[in-house]
Amino acid sequence: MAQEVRVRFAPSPTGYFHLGGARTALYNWLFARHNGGKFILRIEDTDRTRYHPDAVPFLLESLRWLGCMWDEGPEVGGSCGPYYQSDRIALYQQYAEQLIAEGKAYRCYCSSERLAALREQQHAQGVKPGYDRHCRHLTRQQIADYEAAGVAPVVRLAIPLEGETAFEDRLRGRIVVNNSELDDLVLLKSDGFPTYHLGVVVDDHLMGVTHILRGDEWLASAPKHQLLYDAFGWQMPEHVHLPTILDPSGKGKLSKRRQRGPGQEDQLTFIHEFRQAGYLPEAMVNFLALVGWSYDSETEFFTRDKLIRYFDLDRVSKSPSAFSYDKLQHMNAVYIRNLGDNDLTNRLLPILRAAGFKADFGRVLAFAPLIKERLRLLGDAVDMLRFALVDSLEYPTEDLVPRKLDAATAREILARTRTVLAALPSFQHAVTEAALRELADGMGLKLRDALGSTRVAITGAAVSPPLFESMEILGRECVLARLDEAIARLG
RNA sequence: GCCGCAUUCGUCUAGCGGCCUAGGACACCGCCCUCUCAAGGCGGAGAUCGGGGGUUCGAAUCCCCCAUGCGGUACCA
Repeated sequence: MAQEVRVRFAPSPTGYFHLGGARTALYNWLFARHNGGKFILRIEDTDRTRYHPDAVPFLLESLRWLGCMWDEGPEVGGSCGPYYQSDRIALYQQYAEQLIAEGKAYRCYCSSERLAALREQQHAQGVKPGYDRHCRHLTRQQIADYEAAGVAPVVRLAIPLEGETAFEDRLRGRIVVNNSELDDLVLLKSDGFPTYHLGVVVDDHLMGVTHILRGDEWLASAPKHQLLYDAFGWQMPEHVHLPTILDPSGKGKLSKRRQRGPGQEDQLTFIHEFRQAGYLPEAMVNFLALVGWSYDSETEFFTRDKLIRYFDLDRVSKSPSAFSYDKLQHMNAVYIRNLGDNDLTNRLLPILRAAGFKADFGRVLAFAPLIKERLRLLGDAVDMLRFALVDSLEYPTEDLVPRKLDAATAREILARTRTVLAALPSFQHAVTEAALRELADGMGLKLRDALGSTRVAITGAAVSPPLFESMEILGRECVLARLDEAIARLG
C-alpha cells in the first residue's frame, strides 16, 4: 500500500493571515483530504525580530473559519510535535552539528558589517553578489582566535563548488541550476535559531511530509533544499510551487499591506477582514480554490465535498493569476441567495447587532427573503435593513419630493395614501398593493411615481426592499406613523 | 546585473496537433420583466492565442530566439 500522504502548512507568524497564505493552506488541506492523508500545521517562528503576537491566534481562527482543520499542530497536538519551531531549537542545533562534524557545514564568524560591505563592493563592481566563503577553510588557530574573541558564529552549508543541482517540481518539471549560482547559505543564525532553510528541511523530514505545496517565491531556494536533503542523506518530498496571486489589475503582486490608490476602493487582503465584511466562508473557499486551479471549462461552483473529490495537482495552473474582487463578490452573492432563510438570519444577526441594532430573530427572518437576492455581502444588510430595525428614520425632507413632482403633490399623495391604508381591512401586501395601485390610477400617476414619496417616508430611502412586503412586516401602526411624520414634515 | 519561472478576451480560465471562424465565467453595454434596487431572461461587444522564426499536410497546442511580467539573489520567511 502506498505511503500515507502528509502535507503541511507552515506559516511564519509575522503578520495577519492573508489571501496568499489561505490559498496555500486550502490547497494543502484539499490535497490531504483528497488523498485521505494528514494536514499538518506548523508555526515557523524562527525570526524573533519579525514575530507578531497576534499572528497565530488570527491564523488559527481564520483556518477554522475556512473549515481547514489541521490533523496535527497547535492545540491539537500530534506525534511529531512540538509544532512551533521555537520549541525545537535543540533539534536544529543537533543537526547542524552533525553536518559540521561531517564537514558538510562550517562555522562562519563574519560580522554582518563585513557581509554588508562585501555586498556593497560586489554591487559596485557589478559582480554576482554572494558570500565569499571567507570562513569555509579557516585554520584551527583562526577559529580559536574568533572563539576567544567571543564572536558568535553562524553555521553555513558548504555548497559544492562545481557541478549542478536538479530537482523535480510537480508542475514545472525538472529544474536545474549550476552550483556556482548557489551561496553557502546560513543554516543556523548567531542567536542559535535556525533559518527557514534548515528548519523547513529538518521538520519536513522529521514530520514525514510527503508533498510540499508552497508559494512559488520558494522555487529559487528549492535547489538549496535539495542539497540539504542530500547532505543529510534524506529523500526530498515532492515539490509543488503554486503560482503567485496578483492584484486585480493583473499587473502587480497582491500586496499583503493595504494598497490604496486615489479613487480606488479598499482592497481586503487579510482573511479576518473578509469575514468582517460579510463574505461567507464557503464562498471564500470556493473562490480561493479557483485562484490557480480549475476543474473544467465551465464548472465554477463546488461544494466542499466536490472540491475535495475533484482537487488534482495536475490541474493547478503554472501562471500567476489576478485576484478578482468582483468575481468573489458575485460568488458570495450567489452563495447568500442559496442560503435558507433561517441560516441567513443567523449569520446576519451578529453583524446587525455589531452595527448597533437591537435586531431580533423574527423580524430579520421576515425580511430575509426580501433582501436575500439584493445582498452581495452580509454587511450590506446593515444599510438595507436599517429602516426595519430603527425607531425613527433619518432622511432629508426634500427626499420626500421626487424629481418630477412638487412638494404639494407629494404631500397630497402621502395624505391620500395614509387615508387608503388606514381604511384597509387587511395589511397583507397583496391588499395594500391593490389599494395603492387603484389610488395611483385615480390620480393619473404611474405606480412607480406614486410610490416614490411613500417609499422614502416608510424606508427613509429611494431604494429599498419591496415596499408592500416591507410594510406588511412593519405593520400598519408603524407605517401610518411614518406617513404622518412625513406629511408633517411637508406641511 | 545574474539566476529561475511565467505569457489565451479588461480579469479568472477551457484548450494538452485537426472537434477553435478559440468555449465558459466576472465585469461592461442593450432589450425584456418590474413599486425602487436587485434577481432573472434574451442579446451584444470583447483574444489575429506577447512578438519573431522554425517542425508539420495542419500549431493556441511541439522546438528555438526575443520582449515583457513576476520571483530569487538576507544571520526574512
